[in-house]
Amino acid sequence: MFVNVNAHPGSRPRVLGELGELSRARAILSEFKYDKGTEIFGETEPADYIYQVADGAVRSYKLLSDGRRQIGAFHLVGDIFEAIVDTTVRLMKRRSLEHVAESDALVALDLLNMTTSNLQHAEDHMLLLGRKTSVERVAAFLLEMDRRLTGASVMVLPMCRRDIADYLGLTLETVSRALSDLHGKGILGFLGQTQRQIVLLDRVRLAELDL
Amino acid sequence: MFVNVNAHPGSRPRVLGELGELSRARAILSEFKYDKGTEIFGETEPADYIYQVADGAVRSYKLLSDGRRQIGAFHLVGDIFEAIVDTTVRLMKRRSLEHVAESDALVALDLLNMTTSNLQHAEDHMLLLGRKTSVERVAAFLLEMDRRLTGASVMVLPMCRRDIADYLGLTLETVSRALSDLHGKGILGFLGQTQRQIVLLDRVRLAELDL
DNA sequence: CGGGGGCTTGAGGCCACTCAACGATAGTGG
DNA sequence: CCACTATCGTTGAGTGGCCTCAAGCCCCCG
Repeated sequence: MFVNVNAHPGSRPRVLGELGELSRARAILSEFKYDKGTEIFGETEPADYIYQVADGAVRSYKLLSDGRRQIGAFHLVGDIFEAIVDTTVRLMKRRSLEHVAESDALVALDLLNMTTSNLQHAEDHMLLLGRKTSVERVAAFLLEMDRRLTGASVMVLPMCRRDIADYLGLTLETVSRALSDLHGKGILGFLGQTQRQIVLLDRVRLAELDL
Repeated sequence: MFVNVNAHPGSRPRVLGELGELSRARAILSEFKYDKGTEIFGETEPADYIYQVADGAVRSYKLLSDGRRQIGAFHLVGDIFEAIVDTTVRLMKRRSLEHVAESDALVALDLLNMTTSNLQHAEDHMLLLGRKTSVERVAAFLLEMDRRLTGASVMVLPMCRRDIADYLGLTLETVSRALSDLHGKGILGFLGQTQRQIVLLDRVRLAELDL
């Protein structure tokens, strides 16, 4: 579902996104499975591989020296690449993909389209982080997840409140309060008490919060 | 100095960055000059051209419906492309560049590298927007500008406080206070009263604020 | 049943925002 | 050359939204 690429701290191309069929056919090497919470690689490691998540979900993030964390995407790049639920990835040698890209413009365009849509997402996310209120952020998050979890009527979030908070630039308490707020307004419902399962009762009003 | 590309609201590739010599040689068409504050294009326009800033500086931003603004970069993409000082750009047909990229992998790699470094920047900026305090943001901003303005001893900022604020996800008052704060601590000095001209007196302590 | 992790909820505090006044600068036209 | 004005920037006072700290609930798993 997600793709990711790593790189040396100072090295050049980093990508992530959905690989086109073309690229996939040529360069996939093998599959690996990582358990929930496994760190796939950190920024300091050699990082010679490109990962494509075949199953599961990943997050990637940056850290400040005092521990503050910002998740850039629930699929992302260059930072740290970590499984948040049991996850299977396909991977291939970075160099080999680059080599292919040098000779094949279509593969290169594939990579370009990947980074391009990631950049697109990053821009939207910067707007969210820089200018939206807590409820607006949570609403945008729910809509994004709803879009990507292929809309079963019940949304089962793969990540915990802390992850959501670090994605949205909030604290987990504020995320929780915002969800309660939306719940109280009848915009969403919870299933069970664990509250990882969320039902969007009123997508219209939710979308109105996403400016 | 900067490059930018636009696109239809929902269309795919958007890029920006420094074009390699190779691409430049083939696809540049002509130069245009835009006065300060000119909107080069908005997100809704057809957008058939790729721009490269030859001289001057640009900003690009996104807006919320109520007017809140987030500047994604002081060179950037897909959003709105606007001159903040008198600016000269080179431009070329978008389609023609894409066409070249289809047949020439090196051009495509050029584009890939451009978007890749933009994505890099966006990730760092998300960390700033999500997790840094006002003084940390301003410190990071000054260091970034210092790096890019090819370090004359006096830094002349091309953008106003409001632009800085919208870049850093703050208000202009908070930016001003943070600058005064750094001034009071002897980390930076002002030239003249206009205070667009800034002298970094103590880069070491400034860098300590950039975690 | 005890313990721990994830989540919610409450009380209080702080940082950045809002609103407002003022100073400085640059551009304009008399 | 000097008002006049608009824009930009600084500074202050007060507010508010989100964070911090803390308690308590629910559920899973031993």
